[in-house]
Amino acid sequence: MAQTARKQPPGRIKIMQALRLLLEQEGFDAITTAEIARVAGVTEGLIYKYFKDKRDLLYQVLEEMFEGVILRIRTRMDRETDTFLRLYAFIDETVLVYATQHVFARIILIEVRSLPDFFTSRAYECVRIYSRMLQNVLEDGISEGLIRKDIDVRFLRDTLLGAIEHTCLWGVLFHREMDVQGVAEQLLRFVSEGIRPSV
Amino acid sequence: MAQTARKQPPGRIKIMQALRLLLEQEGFDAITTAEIARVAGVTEGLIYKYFKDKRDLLYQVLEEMFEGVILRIRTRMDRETDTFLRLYAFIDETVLVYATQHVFARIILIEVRSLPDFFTSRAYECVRIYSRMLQNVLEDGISEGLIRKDIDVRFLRDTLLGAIEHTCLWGVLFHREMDVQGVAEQLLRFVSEGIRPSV
Amino acid sequence: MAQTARKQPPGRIKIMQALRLLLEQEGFDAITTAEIARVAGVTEGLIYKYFKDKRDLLYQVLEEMFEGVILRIRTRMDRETDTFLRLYAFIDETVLVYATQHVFARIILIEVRSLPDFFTSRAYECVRIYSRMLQNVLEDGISEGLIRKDIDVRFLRDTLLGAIEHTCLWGVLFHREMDVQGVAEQLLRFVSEGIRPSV
Amino acid sequence: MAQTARKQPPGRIKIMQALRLLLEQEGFDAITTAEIARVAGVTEGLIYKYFKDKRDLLYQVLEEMFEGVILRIRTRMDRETDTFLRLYAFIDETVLVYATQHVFARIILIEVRSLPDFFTSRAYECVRIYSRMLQNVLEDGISEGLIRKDIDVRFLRDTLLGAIEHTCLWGVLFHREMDVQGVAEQLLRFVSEGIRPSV
DNA sequence: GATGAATGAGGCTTCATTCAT
DNA sequence: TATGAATGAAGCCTCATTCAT
Repeated sequence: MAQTARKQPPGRIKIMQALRLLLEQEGFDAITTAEIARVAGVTEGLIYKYFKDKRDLLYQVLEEMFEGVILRIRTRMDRETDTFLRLYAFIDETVLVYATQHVFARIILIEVRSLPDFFTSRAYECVRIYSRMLQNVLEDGISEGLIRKDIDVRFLRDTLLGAIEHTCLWGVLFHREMDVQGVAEQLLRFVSEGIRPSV
Repeated sequence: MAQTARKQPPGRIKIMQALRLLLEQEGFDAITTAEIARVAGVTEGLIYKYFKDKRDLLYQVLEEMFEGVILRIRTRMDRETDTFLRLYAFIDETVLVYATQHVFARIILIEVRSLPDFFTSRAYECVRIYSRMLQNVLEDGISEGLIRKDIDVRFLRDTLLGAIEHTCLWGVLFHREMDVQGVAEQLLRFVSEGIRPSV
Repeated sequence: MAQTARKQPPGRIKIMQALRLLLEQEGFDAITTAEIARVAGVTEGLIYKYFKDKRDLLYQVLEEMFEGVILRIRTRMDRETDTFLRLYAFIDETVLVYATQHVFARIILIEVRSLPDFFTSRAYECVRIYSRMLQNVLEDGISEGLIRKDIDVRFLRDTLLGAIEHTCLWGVLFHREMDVQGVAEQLLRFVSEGIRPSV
Repeated sequence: MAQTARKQPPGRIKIMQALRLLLEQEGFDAITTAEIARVAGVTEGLIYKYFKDKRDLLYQVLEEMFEGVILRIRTRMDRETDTFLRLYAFIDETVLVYATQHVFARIILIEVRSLPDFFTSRAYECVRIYSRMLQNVLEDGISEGLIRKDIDVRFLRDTLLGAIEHTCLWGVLFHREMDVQGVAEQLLRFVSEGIRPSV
């Protein structure tokens, strides 16, 4: 993540900005390299100086976005000490991100799923870091006795992530407004009532 | 709807069948006219004898599918007289269609949304007919006093359609199996408890 | 080989002729698809209607040439009954081909050697047929007692082919004139004196 | 030849070394300037500080190699005083060079032949010097009465060079091992028996 | 002496579409 | 009713080369 800070050539920055901009208007497939170059104000060839191919560019844009998302979530979680509040923070901030950053949401929830090399890209590392953050909270909850021990923590994590994504997908697909707080609270309640150890 | 009955030239039929077949394997964008012609066993040129362009072909295939769907739902509803059972029939049959006819579901829920001229196509007429069927039931419910009057019936209709689609979208996107009856019952309960006039 | 006779679309023919023409002036790598299309008087796209890619086009041109070459050699050989004369005919005609058909010679002796998929192409089949013709003569010679039995016939065949190619390569590379009869006689003498069974 | 001694900037040296290295693995056409710069550990731009273009770089690398070759041959010849032994030394050392220095051999025997400006490059000067060395020996032989006077010395020289190259080309093209001494002796015998004045 | 950013022409290939027969 | 030939615009990508700093 440190390399984001390094100084980058202007052309590279302009290209990534151009793609980000275009992704707000069309799907990745519909965007051409010529369009990217035109919007960036550079030549098409320059794209291939900085990126292996068009998909690599997408992954790097995605990675940059994801780093921001992770930072946001982490910052938000660090303000809480109580494990359940930290869990809520994770969910709420994630939903907020999906609700406000449509481009990011659409890419991560839809576009990359059909790109086979995504799972070997550096952007996918972010997915793993992100998912690890949730797992850590859940493990804390288990060791504190707040969450029942008889469920595999990774199953719990994946179910939770699935529920969040599921709930947000609709808004993402059709640009619907989402009641962020409502969704987050509902999710937490559902989850917490289902996973607390039975007294 | 009438033209389904009309006798159709064999080439036209083969082309539509070919597209239907291919849609089971790939998204519409990924299918080429060459592929369609090859699978249909005709030449590419013939496609343009019967269809304005590639999208027009999709719309006609979709229309045909949709006519079948509407027929199914109508038949099912006609077996019930009680308004709430008719409503349930509508929901249940729709979910069943989404669960079993993946191609139809994917096209109607996802693919056509990005095609600008869809909403002026004849296939879109089917959407309106379908949506009108639901509206009719709801209006019946209102006039029978089963459904509260203080909600706009079109708002009700759209919310309901949205809820159904929302619930099915996930399974469609990632080829997950769906618990049809469970989903339908849940939906009806949610809906009915939320919309019945307060006693 | 029969398919050469089938009627072919004019565009296809023009494209193959264009490549043949261009190969007389430049190496295959230096020839662009745009050039081919321009010379053929068709659009670039048409090339890919008839050929998988640029290399496939080369292989088909080569195949056609090779079929002519094989026919020539076969015809010439069929005029002789004596095995040694048939061997001489093979060598002499091959040298003659290399000496007169520069394009064919350069492709087969040089260009295709660096193309990895050549050996799985149909053009390579011609190489095998051609090489089989020589092997047959040699086997006849062995069974007639004219050629010693203690040398593996395939080794003999490959050595002989290597000698021919070796001897012709120079002329091919630098467009030198070749003393066809001299070369062929020299080769046959060398070969026959080395391979006749010692009395 | 003097510039070999001159002190050269490190970047220039690294670039030439890089190309030499890469030529061991691929043909000149297949090598990109980006590759050269990467292997040299410099930027692409620097190449154009020291070399007019990519071909100029090749010629300078070739020139340097050729100077080494000429030096080797000259040193070897200077050890002999007898004209025929000097001639043998020239042939033997040349064959040895072709057999051991594949890169040099491939460039000089094949690659440069298709580059039109080679014959006006300084590298071509080396060819002339090298060829002059042979001519000198032959002239010595003639004036000593060892070689018949009735053949034009330049024709003799070119035939001889052609024979050597011809004999080595095969090994160079297909990376075959060469029996250096055998080849050299054979060549000398063939030549000497053909060119000695008839007694 | 060297870098780093950027260019631009051109490469091969794909694909929906048209039209004469 | 159907074919078969051909188009042309556009797609992604490569590479030698230039120039300000």
